[in-house]
Amino acid sequence: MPERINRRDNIVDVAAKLFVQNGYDATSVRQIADVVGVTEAALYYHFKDGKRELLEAVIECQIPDLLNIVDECGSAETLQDFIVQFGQQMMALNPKRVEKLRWMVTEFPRMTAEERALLHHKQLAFQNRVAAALERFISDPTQARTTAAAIICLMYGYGFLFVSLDLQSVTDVDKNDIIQLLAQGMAATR
Amino acid sequence: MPERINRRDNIVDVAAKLFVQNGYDATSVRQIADVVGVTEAALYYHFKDGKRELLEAVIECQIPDLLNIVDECGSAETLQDFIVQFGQQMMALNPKRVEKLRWMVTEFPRMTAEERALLHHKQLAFQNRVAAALERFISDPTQARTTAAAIICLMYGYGFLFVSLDLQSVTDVDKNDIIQLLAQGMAATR
DNA sequence: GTCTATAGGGTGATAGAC
DNA sequence: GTCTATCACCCTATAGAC
Repeated sequence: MPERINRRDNIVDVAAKLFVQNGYDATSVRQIADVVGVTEAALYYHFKDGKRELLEAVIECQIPDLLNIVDECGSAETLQDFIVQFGQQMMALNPKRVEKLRWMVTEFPRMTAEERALLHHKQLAFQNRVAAALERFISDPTQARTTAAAIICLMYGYGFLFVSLDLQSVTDVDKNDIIQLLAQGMAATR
Repeated sequence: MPERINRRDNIVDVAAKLFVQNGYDATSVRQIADVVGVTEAALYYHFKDGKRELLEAVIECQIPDLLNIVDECGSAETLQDFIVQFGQQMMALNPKRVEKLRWMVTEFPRMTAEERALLHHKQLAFQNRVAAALERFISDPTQARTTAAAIICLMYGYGFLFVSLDLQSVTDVDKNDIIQLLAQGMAATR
């Protein structure tokens, strides 16, 4: 195996950055090659199926993995505490992560069935992990799953509306207040 | 004024459909002209500034107006009832509406400052209307605003995750359960 | 592995006739 | 208002030399 396996990863990294920043259609193979510092022909050597294969590679490495966020909330001793910690972790997500999520939404219609399945699988795993963590506080598994879904929806909705659409720059609603409200509410239905 | 003011609207309608379906970059002026049934030159007569002006027109008419949803919940007599009704209205939104929202997220980075301001203005108006409706049940205005933001985030998050990303096809979490849970929780913090 | 060169086609946009 | 004709440019992709 060649010493420069890095070149392929290098290309994917650059492509990912440009795809997320400008969109798949607005990014040309030429542009990617220029940033990488090679010619288009070299790029087609690494990705025989061209731009589409490049997109596949980017999609696979761009699907966000949030599982570790759940683990960071292990110290919580009450449901309310857990939701506050979890919510703060989610809302403190690296802006890059939010960008990735936004991009997954924009490119979803272009994905193949397998790519969609991969995305669904990762998202379900995340949801299940959150539900499992909630079972420390919520005995009914179905209710734990519903609660997990509700929390995740709220967090993602906040990300899309307030971060991706930058609503946070024009409203005075405090994100910590939203988390507190949710935590109190979910804890109160127990 | 000419009898065919319709032609301009006609073009915007077609452009909107294609932009939402395939994205701005993946839609060519030629394609729009073909569907409308005119030539590109005719199109440039109506939109002197070309494709970008077309996008402006589409953005303006595509920003969703959800204000009437709030009015439909006037019969609710408790906070819990209101949230259930509101949530069901939101989740029953025409799939076309969800598509529009998805599209706004995808094209946001391409928007000018004025276009973003227009979007923010409409979204804030919606949020304020919901908060105002909530003041029937929540006396503290700040808490009403926070509650409104939380509900809206959850609904939008559901739309993006479960509808736009089609997570609803692979999970058994019931959307009515989510609404019920939220309604109980928000009502319990009173 | 990377290059040069080029094919073949789509793109946004405009000039000028009707 | 709408057309035909045309422009200059950019795109994806490939062949073949090094």
